[in-house]
Amino acid sequence: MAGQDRTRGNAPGGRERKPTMADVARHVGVSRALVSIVFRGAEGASEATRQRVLEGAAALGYRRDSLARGLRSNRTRNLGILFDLRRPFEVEFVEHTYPAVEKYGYHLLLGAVTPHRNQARVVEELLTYRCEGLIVLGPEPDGDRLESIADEVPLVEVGRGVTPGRVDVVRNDDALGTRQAVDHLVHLGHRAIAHIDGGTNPGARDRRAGYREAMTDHGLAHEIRVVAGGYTDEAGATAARQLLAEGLPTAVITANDQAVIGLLDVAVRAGLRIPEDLSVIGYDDSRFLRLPGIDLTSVRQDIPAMAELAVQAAVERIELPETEPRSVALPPQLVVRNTTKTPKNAE
Amino acid sequence: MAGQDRTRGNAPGGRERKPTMADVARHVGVSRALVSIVFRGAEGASEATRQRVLEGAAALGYRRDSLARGLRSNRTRNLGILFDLRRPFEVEFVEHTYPAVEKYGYHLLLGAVTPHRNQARVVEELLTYRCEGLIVLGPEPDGDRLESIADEVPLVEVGRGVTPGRVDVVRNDDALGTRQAVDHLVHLGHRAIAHIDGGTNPGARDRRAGYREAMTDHGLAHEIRVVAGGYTDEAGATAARQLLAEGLPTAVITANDQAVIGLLDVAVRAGLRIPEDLSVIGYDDSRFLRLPGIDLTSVRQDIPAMAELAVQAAVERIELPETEPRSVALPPQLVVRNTTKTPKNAE
DNA sequence: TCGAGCTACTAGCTCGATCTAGTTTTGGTA
DNA sequence: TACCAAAACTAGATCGAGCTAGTAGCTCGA
Repeated sequence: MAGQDRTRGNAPGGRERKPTMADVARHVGVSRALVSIVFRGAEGASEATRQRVLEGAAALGYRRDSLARGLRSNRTRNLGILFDLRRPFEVEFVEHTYPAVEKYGYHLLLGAVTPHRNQARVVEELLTYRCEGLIVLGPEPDGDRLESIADEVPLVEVGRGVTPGRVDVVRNDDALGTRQAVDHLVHLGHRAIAHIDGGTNPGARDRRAGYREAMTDHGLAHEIRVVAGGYTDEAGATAARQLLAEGLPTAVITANDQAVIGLLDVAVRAGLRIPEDLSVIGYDDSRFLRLPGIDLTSVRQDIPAMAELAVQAAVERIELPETEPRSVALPPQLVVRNTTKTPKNAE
Repeated sequence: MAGQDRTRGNAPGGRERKPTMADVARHVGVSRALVSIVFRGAEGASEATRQRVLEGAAALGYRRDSLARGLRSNRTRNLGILFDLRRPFEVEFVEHTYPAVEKYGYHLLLGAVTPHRNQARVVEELLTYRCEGLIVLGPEPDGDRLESIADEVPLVEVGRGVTPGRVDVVRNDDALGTRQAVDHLVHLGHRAIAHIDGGTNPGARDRRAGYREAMTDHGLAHEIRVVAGGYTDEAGATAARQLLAEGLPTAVITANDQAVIGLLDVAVRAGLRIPEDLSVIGYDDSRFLRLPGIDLTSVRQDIPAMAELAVQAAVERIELPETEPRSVALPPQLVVRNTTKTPKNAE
């Protein structure tokens, strides 16, 4: 028995060579093709053989090779998602993307944008893994041209649309969000309502516009006050310092929750009480963002619904390339907690 | 010229079939093998041809197929990392893992553990992508047996070692961390120092032990007070309520920063001032965790160094399977800010 | 007894890049 | 000019699973 020598290349790390379908087939006594049939769940195998194959595979510790599979079938069923690990909103979005992706029988590949890996770089990486579709959270408009990518693979932009053409866009109605915030504050009796904006961040332009329009509609055009901000606590802090220096409003709407941290940091150190001295409304209602002693009033985006829509759009575009891309904007909802209150000066 | 019909299978999503090395070779007028040589950076191609090939590839929009590559070479150079998207420490760790991984010429595949995807599931997924090594942040000890995985692929556990045998472990010296915290507080004059522990979370046992030992060494064995906690703000809040009900210490050391949020939440609502009424020390010094009006004293782990060591261990075990696994514990460092102060009752 | 119509199964080409074992070209030297 | 080694390049097998086209064996009806 000149033992069939299995001592092959055995690349680094290959402890014992992984078993293949051929190994399973030999072990069970059937053809390779049949093993393939069983693992694909295709028809053409009797129930008895199916069981024997599965048992044999389990005994050998066989695992289907996704590389070979993807190569031959020319499908990976991979969906890539680009996001920033530091943004609570995006992280929450990613978590809710998993169930949607599974529902359609795809796999989710995470592409993390970090200070050292920009969007273009991450896209390139995900395409190397042959993702069949990409979901981009908070796409960056300048420089990184996603247009050329959209030719290669279906693209879904979340938060805002930056790429003209064949791209799906899933976002929330940002203008409506800040409008709700203004409505609520005006209803409480506020007039001096400032907005710490989000600069060029995703959704920020519309949030700014919604604020402006709502103020105007309430006859408070002369009270409009937009302070340059951003989506970080530093930006919120800087804007807060500016407000303190130039004179406080009775209420502030920030462009996102993260900026609230900086705002509160400055406010607390300045001896202000929230909401007695200042009402505050954030945006995103981040679940992971807890502020000690404070329950933040914030505008909530329907993340699970958005995730589902984004995946659905990508899958649809993958499987029916001819259909037209859509753009949807879900209505957000103001969640009132206790950082908003009738202002002191109101009688 | 019966136009060579390129209208192949064109799976769903395949807009225009992706160009292959054969296409590039034909376009440039060389053999497939040579194109391969150029893209691998192997020697055996003249500088002139190398340029022509690269230009031709760029013109066609050619991208190397990682599936075919991995299949044939039996190497993917993928490293998988398991982590929890919600844990700031682990997220920060992941960010620092990228540069290390690149340095060794590998790719990082993120495996996110979420409430709906447990560790075992994520491991399975990463192995499907043929990761050659796995880095597990905060490995779960019970149930999910990683032992069997360690036979298939090199395993590095970060935070604590839970799997006996051929596994590398990279962690910080947790006992030393809480010891430093106790030392600092005792030095300030505290005696009634409580510890809100981390339950069964990674590192929590050693942090608890370090606290106990340090207290004993300072002759404060009778002051030892460990309250059941966890790594979440809820756990911190619950423990804080218990402390309030049973009588406050003058200082509290939590098992991680996240728990501090809950602790402060309860403390602030109870009208306590920090650090005047209560000194607080956290663990991890999370960069992304900012508390308004508060600069938290915390124990910092050297994340970049740990990430580098983890990757190095994985790569070493992949490329030199025979070397013995190691276990290292880096010294943490207490970062003193302003949540600690001499207690009021001290003269 | 034949063959039609099944089900259960198999042979062997294929996906795209890698890699071994060659072959041709080049350039330098006797 | 002849020769040789090195450099530049190529043919073709190969990785593991998927898939098409086909065969073997069975049942059933006429």
